[in-house]
Amino acid sequence: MNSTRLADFMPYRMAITSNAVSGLIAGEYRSEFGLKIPEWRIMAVLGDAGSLTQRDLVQATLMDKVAVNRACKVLEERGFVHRSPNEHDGRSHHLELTTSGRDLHGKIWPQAVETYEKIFSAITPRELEKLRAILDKLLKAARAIEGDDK
Amino acid sequence: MNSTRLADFMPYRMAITSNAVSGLIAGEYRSEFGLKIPEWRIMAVLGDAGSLTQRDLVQATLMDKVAVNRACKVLEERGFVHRSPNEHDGRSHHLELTTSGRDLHGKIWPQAVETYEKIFSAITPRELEKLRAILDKLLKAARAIEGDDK
DNA sequence: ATAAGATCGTATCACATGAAACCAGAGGGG
DNA sequence: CCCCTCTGGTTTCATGTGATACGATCTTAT
Repeated sequence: MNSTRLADFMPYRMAITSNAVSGLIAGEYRSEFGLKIPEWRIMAVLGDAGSLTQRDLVQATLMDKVAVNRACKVLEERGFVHRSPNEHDGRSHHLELTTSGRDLHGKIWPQAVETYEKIFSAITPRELEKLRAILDKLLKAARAIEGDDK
Repeated sequence: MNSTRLADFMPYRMAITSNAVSGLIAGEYRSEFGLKIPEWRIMAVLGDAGSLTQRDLVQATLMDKVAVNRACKVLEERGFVHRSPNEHDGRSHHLELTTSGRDLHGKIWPQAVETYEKIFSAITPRELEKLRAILDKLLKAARAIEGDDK
């Protein structure tokens, strides 16, 4: 019998930890602002990048285009983003934060960062850098393998 | 404007990487054995621990009890696990791998480990240890905060 | 100019998932 | 012994999500 336990299996630990961290942040802004993860991501990107089309958002967030569409729709209904026609392409629109959207973004992002810092204060800056480097390598490796058999 | 980009946000990176790794492993045994993640986890734990009740499985896997129940049901239907009455408690049953279940487990787990090793060969043993330690700290920190405001 | 094909966004469907209701049995008092 | 509560397991329901199909528009080749 293989001695490796599920609880010690690295991918499993990564998943658990990642979920705990994301869940914590997600929980805060869900309860406080009523935003779900996809919506929050859109807000984050729009607040950072200015005016984008849905297509751009798909690329930026790595989310499904359906998810992007839905998130944009509710954000629009709630008055956080504004759609304006795209003069260069009749199919798509430009999306950007409204004043109230920008306002929300101004509160929400620092809040996420604050929670993040609370958690990550458990490790040293050196460790943080190490973590970043390691995750980078793993991601590259995973993508490389994925690419192989396709 | 806050200069931190979503793509650089650590929790985001963790999620992306973790998904890439898990997804890769999940993809393999889904296409090869037709097992979904919850089912695979149950197999892994049962193969490791022997005979357990659903309640034990919930505790061991941290999965929802509904998810556990569903996974057990399909595994039973496919003949990989066997239910026997629990003499000490008429409500629950003992679950254990059948011969064919044990057989499958014998193939599936090494396969997962192999894929895991392929990915994690991208980092050194020292880095792996470092990663384990860092994740541990983060998980503890997250859990501590979670516990606070509840 | 027109037809063919690609692309963006939207709607529809089928399935996965979690919450809550539910049932049967266990565990204690009284 | 009976009642009340608790708990393991199952079912149901409401919601979320991705794959797919679709319509409109853009692009390209003829």
